[in-house]
Amino acid sequence: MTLQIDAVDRKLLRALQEDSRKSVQVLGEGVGLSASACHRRLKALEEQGLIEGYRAVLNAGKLGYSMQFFIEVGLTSQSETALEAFETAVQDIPEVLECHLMAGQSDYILRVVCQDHDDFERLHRRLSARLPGVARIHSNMSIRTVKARTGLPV
Amino acid sequence: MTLQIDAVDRKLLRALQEDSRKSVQVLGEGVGLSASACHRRLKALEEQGLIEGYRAVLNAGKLGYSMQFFIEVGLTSQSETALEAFETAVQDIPEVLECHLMAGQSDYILRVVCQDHDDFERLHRRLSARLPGVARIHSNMSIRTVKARTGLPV
DNA sequence: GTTGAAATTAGCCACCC
DNA sequence: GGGTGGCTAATTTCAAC
Repeated sequence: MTLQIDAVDRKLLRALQEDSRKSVQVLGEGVGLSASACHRRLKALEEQGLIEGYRAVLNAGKLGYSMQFFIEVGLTSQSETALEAFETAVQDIPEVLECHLMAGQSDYILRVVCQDHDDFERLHRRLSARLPGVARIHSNMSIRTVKARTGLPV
Repeated sequence: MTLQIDAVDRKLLRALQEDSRKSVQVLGEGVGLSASACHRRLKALEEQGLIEGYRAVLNAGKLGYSMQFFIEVGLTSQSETALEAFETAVQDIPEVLECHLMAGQSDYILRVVCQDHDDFERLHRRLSARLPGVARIHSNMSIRTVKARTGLPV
């Protein structure tokens, strides 16, 4: 998996992370390439898997998701089966946007969004009572999002 | 800000979160709408600000970002100026993808990505030594990403 | 809300240097 | 690796329903 990305590719990736609706024409102008040359670059980046997909970014607040939490979860057992059971269960909870297996004291960190307090209580109950092998839960509420990059540093 | 979103809009938003490159034609077919009617819906969703933008999602691993951390930061002071100074400084660090002001014991939680150990050490030094008013830092490394939704539950 | 058509733009491909 | 040109398909706007 030796990927050779040059400065032009990086510029294209940066531009597409900001706005994937730019046409190959204007993308090409931004890097000093013709539309077709730029098109070939993009296809290559897609085929190499560097570009995983193109997604619409929605406004969480306007969709009613006003609360965000980082939830630390500790399991009663760190056995293979315990981890698998927890991970499978977590996939089915739509409010859980991210789940990471962690090094250190907490087994998992979850990033979740909620519409309101009731929503969070339901989620909290579901995590602590209905998920397999959960020993402890510690919820940290985000008061305000200071920074939220949508993409990676390229 | 009373937004009226019906079931058709939700379906469109769901589809666009998965793949924003679908044509208005196929999007319309998915919800039982003509292309032009579907197009009007999309424009309305954009103008309402429900759709913030369209972005390319890149593969972190293939770009060399193999490490991910959640870093808890405590400040020496929680004064207005201390928070502002920290938040301004954090904006300039590209590896910091997210920064949240938190309720509870930690003042901030940062989600950061790194290419390697050196990269992380540099970042750690920069956070603890060069950022204003930092009292303590606790880094939690993600061993594996179990779940990573790109969008919101719509 | 729909259809259909027109004008514009973008994506794509074969062929060239 | 690069560019030109042309065909096809998509977007976008519009009139009329």
